[in-house]
Amino acid sequence: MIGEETPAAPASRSLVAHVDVNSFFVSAERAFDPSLWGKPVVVLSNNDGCCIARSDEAKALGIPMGMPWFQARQYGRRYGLIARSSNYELYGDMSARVMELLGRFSAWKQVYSIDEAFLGLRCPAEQASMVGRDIRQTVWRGLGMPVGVGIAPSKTLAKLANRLARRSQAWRGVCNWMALTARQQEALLTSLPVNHIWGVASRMKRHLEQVGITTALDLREADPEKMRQHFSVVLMRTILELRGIPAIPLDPPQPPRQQLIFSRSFSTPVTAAAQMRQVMTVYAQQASARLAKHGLQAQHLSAFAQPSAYAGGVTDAWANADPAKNSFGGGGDGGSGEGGGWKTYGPQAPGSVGVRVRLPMPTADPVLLARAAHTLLPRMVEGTRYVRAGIVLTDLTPLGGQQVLELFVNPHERRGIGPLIEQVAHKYGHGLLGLGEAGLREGVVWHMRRDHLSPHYTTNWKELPVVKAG
DNA sequence: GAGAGGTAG
DNA sequence: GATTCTACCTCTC
Repeated sequence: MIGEETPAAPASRSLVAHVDVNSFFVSAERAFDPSLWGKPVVVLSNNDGCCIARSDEAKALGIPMGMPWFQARQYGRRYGLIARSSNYELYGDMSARVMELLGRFSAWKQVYSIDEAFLGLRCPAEQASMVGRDIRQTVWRGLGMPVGVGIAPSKTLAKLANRLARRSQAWRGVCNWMALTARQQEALLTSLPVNHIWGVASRMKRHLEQVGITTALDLREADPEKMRQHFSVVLMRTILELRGIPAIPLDPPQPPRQQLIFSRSFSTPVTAAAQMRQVMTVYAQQASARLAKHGLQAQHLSAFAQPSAYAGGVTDAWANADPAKNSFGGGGDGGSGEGGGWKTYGPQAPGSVGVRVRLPMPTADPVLLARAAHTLLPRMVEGTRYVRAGIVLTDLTPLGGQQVLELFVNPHERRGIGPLIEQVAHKYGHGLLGLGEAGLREGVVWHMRRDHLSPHYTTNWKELPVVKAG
């Protein structure tokens, strides 16, 4: 099937591989429960509300994305449909593992979503298919999850190729756009409705119909400049991308975030330590949530409080102040004795107080972070009216980057309290559930319904799967 | 700089 | 009885 004609474009340009895990959530569940293979499986949203991921078998039963579980469950009885509550600890961890493996194939990696990444490839177009197969095999052998790979000169075409790879068995999971003849490419683009192109959805489809564009090929042949004027630069880029001209660059590999700041001004000044304690607890939870969202852990926590700024105008100098003009003294009293003080932050309004704490281990756990933040309280000056406070997390490292021995994993982390609070907040709004005095403000404790939860195979030693040999 | 419109996953 | 939800981009005002 592969080209008796010459390839459609020169072989020397750089290529993009788009890799994604098939039915990622389901595949993550299957990786640890092989009994799920070949069966219709769905993963449910928070609170077991509706289906957010479906295996091919479940799709074949006609279960649409987002179908409420109360409707889907009848398939359970009739067709053996299996449901799993979403287990984001597991998915996040599996995702990190996939991305780590993909990183071996290119330093030029853009993690696009929990289950997708773009990789820049610098190899001759003829070799790219082999690389694609290697990627697929590596992830399968390493993690037991199937991935599809699309390879092309642009992101849009790479996504398109990935789609082809998945749709048609003939590709066996890997489609190299450059291995197709120009004629084959045109045939494929003709059969592809324009709204199946990345970045073109139903609205744009309707607009394009009015100017006679219905297929991917129609769009590719449209005049880029005219389309930019009529529609948008986004659409113009898509046209260029369809022509194999990269117009949506790969994000350059980003240096990991150095710090995460959570700070707010108060509506009314805080003077009492008890109140500040509550503020710090809430801020620690917020900061923890943000850390978790970015898959990070912190090694150091700093906490500060500022009194009302009669030293007018200094209040917002916080983030971009000159580190050399540091007005804070030594390290925090709850810290490790590492000293250091406020090296990263600059001049403050007179009366500001701060601490820096080295955490016993890199963590995103709200309980540990709150405990560390509370070391600010003894620093407060009696009678001072504080109008602003915050938490700064530094020395951030990727979550799960290194193995942590069971001895050092604190019990809150094991129970996944951080993610739980986040999920509840997500569902019912922030402030309903919290730690200690940050919680119970409404007098109601909600707990998420997760009746079909799989074990935390990779993030909880107690739930490690057991392999029996022999 | 906020808000609308659009899109992706 | 119930029905994901957020991030991000561009364009406009």
